[in-house]
This record gives sequence, C-alpha cells and structure tokens, in this order.
Amino acid sequence: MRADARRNRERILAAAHEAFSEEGAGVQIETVARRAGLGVGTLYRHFPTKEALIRELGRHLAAECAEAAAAALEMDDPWESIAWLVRRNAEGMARDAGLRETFASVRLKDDCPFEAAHLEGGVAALLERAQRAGVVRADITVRDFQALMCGLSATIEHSLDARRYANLLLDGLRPRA
Amino acid sequence: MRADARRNRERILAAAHEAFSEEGAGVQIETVARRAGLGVGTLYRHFPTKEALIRELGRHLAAECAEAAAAALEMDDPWESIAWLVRRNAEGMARDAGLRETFASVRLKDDCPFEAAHLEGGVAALLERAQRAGVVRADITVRDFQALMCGLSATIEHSLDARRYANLLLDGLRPRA
Amino acid sequence: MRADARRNRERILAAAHEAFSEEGAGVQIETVARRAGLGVGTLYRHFPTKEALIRELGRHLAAECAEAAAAALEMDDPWESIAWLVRRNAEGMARDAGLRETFASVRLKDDCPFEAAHLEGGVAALLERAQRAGVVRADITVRDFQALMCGLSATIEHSLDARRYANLLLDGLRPRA
Amino acid sequence: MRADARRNRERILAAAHEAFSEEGAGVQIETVARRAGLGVGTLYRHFPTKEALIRELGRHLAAECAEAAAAALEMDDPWESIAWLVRRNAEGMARDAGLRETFASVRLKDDCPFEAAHLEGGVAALLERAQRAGVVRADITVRDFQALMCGLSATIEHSLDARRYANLLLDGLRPRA
DNA sequence: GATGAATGAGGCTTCATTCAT
DNA sequence: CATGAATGAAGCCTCATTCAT
Repeated sequence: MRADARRNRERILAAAHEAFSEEGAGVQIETVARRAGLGVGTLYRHFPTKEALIRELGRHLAAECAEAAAAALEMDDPWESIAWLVRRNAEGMARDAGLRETFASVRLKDDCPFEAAHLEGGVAALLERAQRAGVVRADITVRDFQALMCGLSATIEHSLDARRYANLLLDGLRPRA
Repeated sequence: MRADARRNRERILAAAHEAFSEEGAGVQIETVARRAGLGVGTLYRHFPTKEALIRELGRHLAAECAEAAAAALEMDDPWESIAWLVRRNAEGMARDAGLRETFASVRLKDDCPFEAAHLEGGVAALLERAQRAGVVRADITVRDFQALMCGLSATIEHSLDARRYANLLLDGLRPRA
Repeated sequence: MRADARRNRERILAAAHEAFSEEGAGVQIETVARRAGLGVGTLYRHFPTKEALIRELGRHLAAECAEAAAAALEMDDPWESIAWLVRRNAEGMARDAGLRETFASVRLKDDCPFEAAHLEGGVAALLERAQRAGVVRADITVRDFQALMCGLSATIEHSLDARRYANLLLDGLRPRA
Repeated sequence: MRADARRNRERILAAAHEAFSEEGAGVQIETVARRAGLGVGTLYRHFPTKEALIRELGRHLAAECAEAAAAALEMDDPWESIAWLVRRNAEGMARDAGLRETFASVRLKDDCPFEAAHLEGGVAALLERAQRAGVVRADITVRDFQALMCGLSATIEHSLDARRYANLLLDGLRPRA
C-alpha cells in the first residue's frame, strides 16, 4: 500500500472516530470525508460500505479497550485494576458516542469486535485475579462484564452521569460482607 | 366527536407500540398509521411529529411503570417490592421488544416521561420506604432507577442475561453491610 | 384510486414516454419527474423502481403495437397490411428511442411485454392470411417477425434510414418468384 | 520503448474485447485495465476516453471484417461469397458476445469504423461484383451491409434465430426475378 | 512512463411532513 | 375532519477521469 494511501486511511479513521464521537452511527459519509479533507470516493476506496467503516471503527475501539485491560493487569491492586477499567470505559463512553454504540451493539453471534480484539483474555485474567483475592464475587464471568458494559452504555446514553453508574455497577460486583 | 378522536389517539399509540416492538425506532410513520387503520394525515393531527409520538409512547410506558410501582407499594417487604418491580419489568422487556425499544429511545434531555407520569408517587415512594428501612442506599434517586431500567433494556436487547444484570445492579443499590 | 392520482400517473407515463423517445432508457428519473411537473417522490409512489417504470412503458408500447396489428387485419390486401405494419413500426422506431429499445429487448423468457400484449395473436393472423394468399413465404413464423423487428430496431438505431431497411426486410419475406 | 507502447495498446484492446464480451458496454475502465495487467493511467495514456477505446475496438473489428471480405473476394461465385461472409460473421457473433456488443455499440454519427477500415476495398468490391453479375440489387450499399450485421447482432443477442434472420435479409438483397 | 489513489458530479431511492381532495 | 397523494431534501454509492507518487 502506498504511503499516501495509508496516511489517508488513517485520516479517514481519525475523522470517522471524531465524527462518531459526536454524532454516533448516524453520521453522514460525506461529513466524515470532509473532516478527513478527502472526497467521498476516497473513503469508499478504503471502505466498501458505511457499515464496513463503522465495523472497522468498532474494531479499533475494541482494541483500545483490550489494551486498557492489559494495562489494568499491570496494576497491583486486584480490585482497583477492575474499578479503574470500568471507570475508564465509563468516562470514555460519556465522551464518545461511538464507543457507546460499540459497547451497546455487542452481538454474540457473527462478528463481535470485542472477540476480534481478544478482549476476553484480558478481562478474564483481571476477574480471576480479583476473585482469587476475594474482592469480586466468585460467580462473575466475562459475559457478565460484557453485559454490564452494555447496560452502562445505554445508561450513559440517557443520563450522562457516567461515574455514578459505574460505581453502582462496581458495588454490585463486590461480594457481600 | 371527542370520543372518536380519543379512540383514534389510542389506536395510534397501540399501533406505534406494536410497530416499534417489531421494527424498532426505524418504522415509517405510514406503517404506524396503516396499522392503526388510519391515514398519515390523521396521525399528524394527533402528533405534530414522529418524535412527539415516540415521546408520548414513552410517557405511556412510564405510566404503566408507575402503576406497577403503585402495586409494588402494596407489598409489605420494602426490599422485595423493589426487586419484584425490577424483575417484572425485566420480564416484560424480554417478551416485548416495544417496551425495550421505547425505554431505550426515551431521551431525557428536555422532558423526562417518568417525571410526567408522576413516578414520584410510585417509584419514589418505594425507594423512600426502602431507604427508611435501611435496605437501599440513601443516595439512590428515581433517576437511578430509570437508568437501571434503561441498562436492562440494552442488556436484553442483545440477548445477554438480563436477570443477572438486574441482580447485579440491585446488589449495587443495597447499602454496604 | 383518486382522480388526481390517476391523472398524475398518466402524466408520468406521458412524460416518461417523451423522455424515453429522446434519450432512451438512460433518462434520469428526475428528468421524467420534472417533465411531468411532479416531484420524484410522486413518481416513486406510482412506480417502485426505475426499471418498473420502463417495463410499464414497454407494456404500453407493446399494447399500441398490438392495436396496430389488429388495425392492419382490418385492411383488405394481405400483403399491404403486413407492409403497412412493418413500415409503421419502423417509422415509430425512427422517431422513438423507447420503442426501439423495447423492440430490441425482446426477451423470450421472463416477462416479454409483447407476450403480455397478446401481440402474437394479431401478427400470427396477419401472417397466416398473407401465406394463404401466397404473398409471404410459407415458412415465416411469428418468431421470425419478432426477430426482424428486433434486428430492425438495432439497424435503425445505427443508421436511422428506417424505411429503407423496412423495405429490405419486407423483400425478404416475399416468396421467390 | 515504441514496441513496449504498442504491446500495451494491443493488450488493452484485447482486454477490452474480452471484457466487453462478458459484461457488455457497462464494463468499468478499471476492469479493462486490470485484465490488461495495467493501471488505468496507462490505459488513459493510450485512449483519451472510454468512448475512444470503444471506437477503436470497433475499428479493429471492422478491419477483421474487411479481411474476411478480402478472403471472400477470392471465392469465385459472386453471390456465395457474400452469403459466406454474412454467415461467417453470424457464426462469429454467436460465439463471441464481444463481437456482438461492439458491432452493436458502434455509433455511426461522427466516424464510421467501417470507412476507416477501408472496407470499400472489401465489402464494396464484393457488392460491386455481385451487382455486376446481377445477383444483388443495384442500390445496395456498404452501409446496408453494415446495417445487416448490426441487426444480426441484435438478433443473436436475444437468442433469436440469427441464421434465419441472415437468410431473410440476404433474400432481401437479391433482385426480384 | 506507469501506477493506482483521489476526485466529485451525478444517479437512484427513502421518508418525514405538507396539502389538495 | 380524514385521507393518502405529493413533496423534495437528504442519503448512499458508482465510476469516468485526473493527478500525485
């Protein structure tokens, strides 16, 4: 791939990310193209379809989320690492409609961006460690975590008080005394 | 004539509920009108805008929710009454995509349907009673309850385990021991 | 169907006919709509697709052609009736790109506009009469006639000397002395 | 370098011929270029316009036709030589959709490919010889012959019986007894 | 000179809303 | 007052052609 083509691809992704952040999946293709300083044709050369662009964007976001999970695993405190990840995601969602929609659209069947990003591995490790330390209920699974993020995204979509609901969720994860 | 108009209004709302239930917020106004056995013109006589119709639908659902809350208040156990309400709604949403969609598509920005439904006379009373009894954290608000329902709808929408999500969040509502 | 709707449908068909006459199947839908003095939406209310409009137009043209065949059968001279029909069609095609394309697109499978118009009956009757009178070769079939019209349309498309080629064709139909 | 350019030009024409043969005049320029193993830029270096490429293709086919006409002139029988040429072309078109399409898409308005191919030195000679021998009507021109081929292509295109059509038209060329 | 990436003017179609019947 | 026909501004996508690498 030519250097300029790769650069433009990145520009498109960046512009799409910004646009999705603000407007969600409803953005017009032309808006994205203009933000990238390119024509629509160029955008369509890189992504065959609006949907394909959104999927790619979702994959990017999921990858970032997976990186965050890996970073969390570097932290020492088993509980704080999870709390940090949840709050980080919540804050991201509060800012970024694209992230929200990505989290909200977790499909379990065909192509879930999170599976492609191998998010499960990271979250599973975090949960296991916390469970071994006794700071997270033993029955919580990766699936539960996904469901919580999904619900969180809808919650934030409608109230925008991200930190509050993140904390409610986190409280639910802790074992009863 | 007044009775006629009122019946048409109810028909439209019922049709909208059904239509949303099957096709989501993307339904065309004409589809709704046809389902109601009316022309689009008549629909627009009752609702100035598609969005207004959706809002009204939200208000109806909020009213139903308020009724359920009133029923819950008849129960004796302060905590169980809340848990019962949450599970009842969860089950409703599992059956009825319309309930889900509408809960999810309610925008809180300008006018919250739950406030208009005098939910204070329902959920608020439930919460207050539970808070006085010390089985729900003192800082929980009606808004929080609605957010919970909202997250629940998203969770169900994506075939995740709604009951688990509900329980996790309910756990989050309880005060730490 | 309401009176104004029917009138508009006719307007659309008339405008489409004109437009096709001049530009062929490449006409833009909006051009047709503007010629009809209507918005594109109205056109799409009457015809679900550009292709559907063209098909309908083809059906109209085929019906006219079938009427012409019936009219020819009213004539007394067995040979002149056929010659008249061929020349009439040739002249029509010289003027009307739509007619040309319709004749050119004779498909034998799915939905041939000419079959729907029951053209075969008329042409078959003409041919039989002429064959009984000995003025057309005995082996000529309705299919042959279709092929000749099809070839004629292409010929006219490229040279525009309709009458000349019609005559060549007609000469080919006559029995050798 | 000159040889290189010429080879590329030939490749493009061959690819265009193939591509048209399969997809008709709707082929995209890029498809043609890819089939030729070249970039679109290179194609545009050789042909300023898609239309120009098609015209050139027409000229090539006309040249082939002229060669066949020259071969026909080697035959002794004035009438059979013409009939042979027509049937030969008909068989070619039956096998090769590209030949068909290009014959059909040749526009005669501005520049006729058959004239450029010095067809006079071929078909014209054939016709003149036949006319001198009295086996073809005196008023038939090269243009008529081309029209015949054109009609033939349309007939074959639609799976009608091309041989019959060819014979009918050939019959039309003969003088009345 | 070759390459293929970029361009952007259209083209078709949808659908919330208005308006004539 | 009900009806549903008409409207037309978008929206997505294509593809001949140009231009930077």
